[in-house]
Amino acid sequence: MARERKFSTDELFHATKQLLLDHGYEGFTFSLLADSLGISRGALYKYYENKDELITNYVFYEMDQYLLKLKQIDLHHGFEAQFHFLMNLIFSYSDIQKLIKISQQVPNHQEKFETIHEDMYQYLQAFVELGKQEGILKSHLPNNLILGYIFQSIAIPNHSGIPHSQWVNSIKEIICHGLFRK
Amino acid sequence: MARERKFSTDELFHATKQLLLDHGYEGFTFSLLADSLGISRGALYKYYENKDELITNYVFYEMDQYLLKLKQIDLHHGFEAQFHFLMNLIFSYSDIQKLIKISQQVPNHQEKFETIHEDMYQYLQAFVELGKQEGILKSHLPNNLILGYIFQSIAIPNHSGIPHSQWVNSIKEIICHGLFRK
DNA sequence: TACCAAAGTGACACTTGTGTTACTTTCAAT
DNA sequence: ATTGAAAGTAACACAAGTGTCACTTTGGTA
Repeated sequence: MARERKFSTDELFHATKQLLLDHGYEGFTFSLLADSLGISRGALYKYYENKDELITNYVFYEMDQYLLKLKQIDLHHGFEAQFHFLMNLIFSYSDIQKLIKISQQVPNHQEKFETIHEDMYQYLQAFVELGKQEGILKSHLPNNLILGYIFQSIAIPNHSGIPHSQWVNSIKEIICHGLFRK
Repeated sequence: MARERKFSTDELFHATKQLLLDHGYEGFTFSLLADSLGISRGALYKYYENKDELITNYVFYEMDQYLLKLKQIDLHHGFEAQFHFLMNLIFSYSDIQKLIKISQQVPNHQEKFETIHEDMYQYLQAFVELGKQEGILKSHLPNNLILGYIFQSIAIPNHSGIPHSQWVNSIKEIICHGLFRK
């Protein structure tokens, strides 16, 4: 081989994540990233042609990890159990949703990202169908609306500082049974 | 006076809106805006010190307009009527929510924006309280969660191209009564 | 231990955005 | 018609990001 690398891919991705979340797509630069890793900017070009390629690679990696976690939904039996697993997963990895939003600003890569997103939704069709078959989910609602609705719930701003577990439980309740009394 | 202006404030704000929605905060530049208005970049500095001041001014203007619309909620009597008015308003002016998100990236103006946002939520407290008093809304849910939940619903992505009215009606139903059958 | 390929550096030329300023243009009031 | 104040322009100096390349450093291998 040759000399040892000053930074691992893990460190690179971790710094990329922080900078993307803090500065957004346009605010993310190789200068910031190099500083954050304690290397020179030029070194980054040894591994990625430009920031778009890096971001694409990184977010694909994150989504792969996420998809792996998601597939553990099959370890749970019955819709109710799967639903609670999914909700906990979404709230545990809320950063991923933000990163996906940010990565959608990368030019000329919309197609790939849409594909992945569709894949994720595709994978969860079985989950929704199970809910409908078990007579738990309202069968006249479009599957993609149901999934979009569930995933969007992570983005509700908790300005009042309500404790996490109470917050999640309230949201679960509203998703299942609505804001209105019976 | 002096010579006639080449562009009205309305035109300026309209172009600002389009560019903000298309390019986001970091991607919005005076160069783009000047081109879009057919004037020189320097002219813009006659009216605003920099893009942050312009964006702040513009978004305040939009939020004022929005708040005026919002206050028409009092023309409707009973919670049910007010709820449907609010939902229709939110879905008619969905751009505003996006603009508010974008404007939150303006540095050193977080305080003001948070203030306005809180004002809006403050104004709608009466609406939520009415729903609770009428026994329609679940009284144990925090008011801010209810409002955040309602406003967030605009952001659910309609990738499948479901017709607008059907989309809105489905979301209303879920918000009120949840995804689950009774 | 000498080599060499990978890792890393830093400077260069380029592009784009910023804020300022001296200048020109326009038009309404005198 | 003159004029002056507001509107607009264009060029300047500056800052920050980009991509490249010749160069140096490093460490395992022959």
